Amino acid sequence: MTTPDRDGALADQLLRLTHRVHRIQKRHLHQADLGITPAQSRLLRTLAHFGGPPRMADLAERLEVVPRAVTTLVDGLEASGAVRRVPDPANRRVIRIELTDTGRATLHALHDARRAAAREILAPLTDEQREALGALLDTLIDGAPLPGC
Amino acid sequence: MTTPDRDGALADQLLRLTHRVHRIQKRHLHQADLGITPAQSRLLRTLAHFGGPPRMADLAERLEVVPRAVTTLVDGLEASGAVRRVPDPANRRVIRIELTDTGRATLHALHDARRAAAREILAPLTDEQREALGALLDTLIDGAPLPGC
DNA sequence: GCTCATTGTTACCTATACTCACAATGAACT
DNA sequence: AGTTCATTGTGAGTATAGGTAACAATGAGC
Repeated sequence: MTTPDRDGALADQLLRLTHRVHRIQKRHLHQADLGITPAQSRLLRTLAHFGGPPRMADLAERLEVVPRAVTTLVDGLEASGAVRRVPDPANRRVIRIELTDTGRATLHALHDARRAAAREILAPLTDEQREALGALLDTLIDGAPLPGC
Repeated sequence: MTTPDRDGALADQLLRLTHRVHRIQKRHLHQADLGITPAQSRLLRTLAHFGGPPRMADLAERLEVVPRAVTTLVDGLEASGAVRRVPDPANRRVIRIELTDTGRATLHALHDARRAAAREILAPLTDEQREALGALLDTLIDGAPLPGC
């Protein structure tokens, strides 16, 4: 074959990049000193992308984790005052998660930290390469099969 | 600005992809049923890329983790019979990690699992896009500042 | 000799996410 | 009505990953 195991090599690179991204994000979050963990940061970002306050189950689906994991994350964020658990009057089983004003401020600070991390990770790339990477990542993420399938 | 916070958006995508890659790899490794965790798999792959048997410290540097983390991973792999701790006669402080025959067989099986995971992750991309992604990842990984700096 | 750096490890802690079991609630059906 | 089943979130426990701090053994420089 002309390209021996191209996909396998890509997997290698992806796994390595995965580790690096995780490390760098963790360090930047720690330096930001907001008392927010990487997973909590992810939940906050996801929260901001919903129109109204989502249910726990909605967050679990969007984050591609099991609902139980969301409970823990919300516990931490609620303790920090970044989010609020609001019971849904229409269905007493569901709890909706609302961003507080504190949470919005935190989100803003996180935004800066995330951009700093991005600059560090993407340092070796030119502007054009970043555009190309962004397009590829769009395709990768949006084109992926839904979590439930 | 024409592209408002392109790097921040890229960070979002990267973090999301990171999570997905981690999930998919974990599932494929579990299905392969080799008794190997994702981090152990990463160590085995790294091991195969060294010329001779590396020291624990070499592995820690290459894996971008603290030496203590390598100890745990090698413990697990040694229990599975995939690697062997070999004392270095030239320096009685160092321990070199050797791949056993069992380990080589495991590595081969892992290779298949990794390729299956890659196919799943990369499904939305065409061949050309995969080539482009591979090139970008090369630049990203090789061009990154060394861990020690 | 003495001092200091290197090497791996023991002990402990945190973060993430998983399974399983369960209580509360709602929905569907008899 | 009631009975059964699905949904929703959570308590309890586990596994994985990685981190810090202290330490014993060893080597290197003086």
